[in-house]
Amino acid sequence: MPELPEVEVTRLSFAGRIAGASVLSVTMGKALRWPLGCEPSMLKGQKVLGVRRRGKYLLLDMSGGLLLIHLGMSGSISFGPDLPPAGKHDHFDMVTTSGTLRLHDPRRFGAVVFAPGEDDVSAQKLLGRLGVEPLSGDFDPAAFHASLKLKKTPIKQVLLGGEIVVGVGNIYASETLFLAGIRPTTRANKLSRLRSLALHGAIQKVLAQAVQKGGSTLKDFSNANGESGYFQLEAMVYDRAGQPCRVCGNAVKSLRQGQRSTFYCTVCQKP
DNA sequence: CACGGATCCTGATGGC
DNA sequence: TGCCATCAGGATCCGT
Repeated sequence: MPELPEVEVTRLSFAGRIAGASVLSVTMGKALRWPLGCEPSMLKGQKVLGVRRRGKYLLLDMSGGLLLIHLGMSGSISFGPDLPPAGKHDHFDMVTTSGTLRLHDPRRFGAVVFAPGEDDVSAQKLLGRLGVEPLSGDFDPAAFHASLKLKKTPIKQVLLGGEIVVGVGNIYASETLFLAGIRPTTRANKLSRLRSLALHGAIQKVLAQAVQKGGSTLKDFSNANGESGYFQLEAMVYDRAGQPCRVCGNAVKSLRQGQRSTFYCTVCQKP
């Protein structure tokens, strides 16, 4: 479920409650994507100073370093004083004086990594190449256009790559391109200043809106309730192959780009 | 060095 | 407790 909005909403849901807590113990389940990078006992006694987000990473500032958490494809966080016993897919439990922080991740593409500091190589290996934060003041239209000029890859894959702008995942890539009227196959360097400006605005708008709505993920809603409600309101093209475009009525098309599904409207989105 | 593809892992789903 | 193929919201690494 986690693209930038879901990660941000996750962060907001526990950052205030965990801040100031001290770690009592840490338990690891099955291996995640990467090793923790230290003995779990090393976290013991450390204080959680705060929780930030960078791209799709949660960054826990600890008194003795930085704890990076990534939710991968299927990860989710829970935090509270009375969590049930760890289940089959709970792979990281950090018990603190304020409650237990738990990573649940059936597919184990997620990760928890401890680094002595943010500038340390182990942290920079994950954070070092990340692009600009789309909801920050650093996301500048002119700079965005200049970055796109250097990439001849299809724009959809450039968005997913995260080297220019972070946080846009597979769902929001299709959605933002629809809103901007840009065909996902269009080469990034072919986008005019005006069209990259439209994309810049679409990214800000879609992501901000999703955060505001509580990161209710499109997919979850479609799963939980079949056809009803939020999903229909929210998704313009994602997962709607063959269904009529909500703007023009033409059938939504799908294609594969880099092993990922892309959805678009041939009428509303120009090459 | 920029790009495309393979790859990690488990679960859900649909066709047969 | 049917089996098998396909697909799923991410991101790194490895060829070419």
